[in-house]
Amino acid sequence: MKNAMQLGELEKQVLEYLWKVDPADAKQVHSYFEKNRGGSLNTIQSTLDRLFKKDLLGRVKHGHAFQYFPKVDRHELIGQLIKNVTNDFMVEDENSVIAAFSSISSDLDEQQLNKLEAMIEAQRQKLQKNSDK
Amino acid sequence: MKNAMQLGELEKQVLEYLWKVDPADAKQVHSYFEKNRGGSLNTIQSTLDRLFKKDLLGRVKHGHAFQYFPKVDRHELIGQLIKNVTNDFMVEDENSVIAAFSSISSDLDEQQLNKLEAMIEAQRQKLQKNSDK
DNA sequence: ATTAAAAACCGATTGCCTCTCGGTTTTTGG
DNA sequence: CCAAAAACCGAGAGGCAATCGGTTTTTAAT
Repeated sequence: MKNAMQLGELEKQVLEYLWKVDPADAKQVHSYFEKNRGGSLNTIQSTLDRLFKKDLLGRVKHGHAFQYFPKVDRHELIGQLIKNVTNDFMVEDENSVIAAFSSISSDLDEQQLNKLEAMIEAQRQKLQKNSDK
Repeated sequence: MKNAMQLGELEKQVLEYLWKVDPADAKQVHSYFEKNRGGSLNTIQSTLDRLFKKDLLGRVKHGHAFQYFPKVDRHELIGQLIKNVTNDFMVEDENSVIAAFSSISSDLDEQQLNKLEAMIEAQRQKLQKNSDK
């Protein structure tokens, strides 16, 4: 997965689709998008190709066509994108990601805070386990 | 601050500069960037203007020139950028902050987890206070 | 008020990227 | 070997940042 990579609207939608329907070939993807947004098969193919070149999709030939499948899961990708945007604003001795959470935190309600705390605890457990070995 | 806004390289650097030197006019900004990266005063001016139109900078006339100053702080901006990238990949029943966290949690160490927890606690206090009145 | 200088503003160009799709080449199964 | 299917190539349109020359507006000094 490349650094500082942009994703167009169609690319995002195709990724979403492939996270649900995995794997799929160009024809399948096209027929899915055709009804709602139109566009030719070729458009879908070059979009798949762009995602493939960005290393977000893999593909294997299967019969006539390539089967495309995601090479990253949703959270991985989100994480990478977050790092891309935050890294540009990193300065010495500051963890911008953590800092950024503080600006987002004001949107969170009690339930979300609980959830976040549970995840923190889970991550602690993981760290604990790793230090054991 | 607009949604889904892109920031060019120079724009980011100008923002960084203005977070340090606040306020500054185009000439100042230009003389700062001139030694390292070159570029004309006009380039700086249109960059400042772009940031102004994006509502990331404010400005007031002061003598000859506009004084530009940040309208958002670093954390706010980073938070907004994170929301922008995560919102595109939201699914039903998932909160973008939670998704963001789960995607980067594996990079966090004990200390950072502590910081996050403190931040959560602070947010709880705030919620508590608001429900009092 | 006049005017020269300074800055803002305008508009054009370049470069990069996504989206789009027609046309050509390659691959594949019968 | 051949027809069909898919991949591949290339070009055009549209959007946005960066760049900068040239014109208009603003400002301060006389």
